Amino acid sequence: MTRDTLQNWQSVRKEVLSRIHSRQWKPGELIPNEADLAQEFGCARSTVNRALQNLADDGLLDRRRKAGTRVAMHPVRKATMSIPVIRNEIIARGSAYGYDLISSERSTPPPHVAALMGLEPRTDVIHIACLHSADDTPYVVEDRWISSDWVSSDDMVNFAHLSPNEWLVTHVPFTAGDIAFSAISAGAFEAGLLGCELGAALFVIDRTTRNNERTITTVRLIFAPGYRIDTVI
Amino acid sequence: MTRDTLQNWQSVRKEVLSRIHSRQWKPGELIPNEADLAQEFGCARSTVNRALQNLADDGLLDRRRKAGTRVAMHPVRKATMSIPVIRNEIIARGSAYGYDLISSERSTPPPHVAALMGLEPRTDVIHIACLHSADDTPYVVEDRWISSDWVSSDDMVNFAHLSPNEWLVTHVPFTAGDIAFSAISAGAFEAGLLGCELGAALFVIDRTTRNNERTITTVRLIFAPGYRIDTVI
DNA sequence: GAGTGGTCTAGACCACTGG
DNA sequence: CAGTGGTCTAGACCACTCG
Repeated sequence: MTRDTLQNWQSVRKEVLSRIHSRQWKPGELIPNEADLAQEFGCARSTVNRALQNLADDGLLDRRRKAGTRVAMHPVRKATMSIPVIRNEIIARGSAYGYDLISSERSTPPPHVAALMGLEPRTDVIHIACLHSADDTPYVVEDRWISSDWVSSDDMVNFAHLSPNEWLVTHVPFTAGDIAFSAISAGAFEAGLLGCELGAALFVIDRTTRNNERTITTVRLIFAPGYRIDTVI
Repeated sequence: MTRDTLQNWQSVRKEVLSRIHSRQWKPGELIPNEADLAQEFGCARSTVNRALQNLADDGLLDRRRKAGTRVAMHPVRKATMSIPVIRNEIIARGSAYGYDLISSERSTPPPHVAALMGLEPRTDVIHIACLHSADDTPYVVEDRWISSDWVSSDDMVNFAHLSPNEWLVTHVPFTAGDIAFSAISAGAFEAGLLGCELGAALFVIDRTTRNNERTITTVRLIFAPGYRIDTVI
């Protein structure tokens, strides 16, 4: 029998993927060019192009003009995780969402925060601490600094009932950001708010977001013990 | 003056992005359809399509047939991080890489590992513990279980000088996997190997990889105190 | 210089789904 | 049902880069 024609880019992708997994095309090996594959599969070159580009995006192929397409040596798989609004994350778990404002003030940030935000010394910013809970159990502490440029005094009032997390997402657009994951031991501040023991291991996310090079906000999210992020590769 | 024509999908993407960031198109708002945008930008519809699909992939647009394209309410930004071989991660930091095999045996895994790997009870698997170090300082403990199907007895010998992390990447192709990030307190095992205090907060990565539904390996990476993952959104 | 991937175009048909 | 995005095609030109 002759090969069925592959008529869409997903099926071309699947076929190429299976040749990689079966080691018919081994890591580092040059695969046929787009025109040849198009002829073999009985489709247009652009269809093959779409499939191969998709696989290259996923890190399974290395492509270069003139050099051709090769199977990646070390399939650099990338884990991608979405960054949801905390309220939605809690609701998605099937829990009731709760929010408490701990403190809210305008003040001069400590040096490491000022540096992180690229502020000149002695610039006032807004500092907010709050607690998100799931079914009345502490879930995560939000410790946030916001540049004054992006929030009016009126907005400050809102934070009594609406978390800055949520307010910022819907009111201030951002263009870029850094994010870091780490682990810390609970100090008195965290232990008190999260209701855990001093020294407990806590998962932490630090995030800084900017709008065209100007820092909007930097936040540290300190999760209750046992928190984990799950994703797929 | 009249608008310049936007001739490639990247410039269309940029223009659309700037309209989102400038709030000319607000979250939740319906934007013009592809045909209209193509006319406005002076390019083919497929060029607009490519740009909008790319933005939708990044979570900035929601697109549905017939319903049209809307600016995403909560720009679900995704953090993507590549998963390097540990040796390369350490070398990339400019440190000298060191490797020590702690233990290597064939045994019946504890129930939670068997469940994770989808094994029947009492199936023997390979269990390996080893330590990766940077400039002779402990960096991460690798605690790994490997299904016997994928590794011969000869291979076992290799692990004295080559980490299973590295060996697997280059010898066993995988098709899918789960990954999880969390924080734990150092127990005696971890504290001893990493040279840290009992109870120290440690960053942990759990990863399970499969080849066509069959589990290859599951590993827990326990990093020395202070470790953090940095990435960009 | 020449071979490869990257992209654009115009036109077409289809799949999905809202009203 | 009709409007929208999803995709395919054939052909074309270009950008890059290896040899």
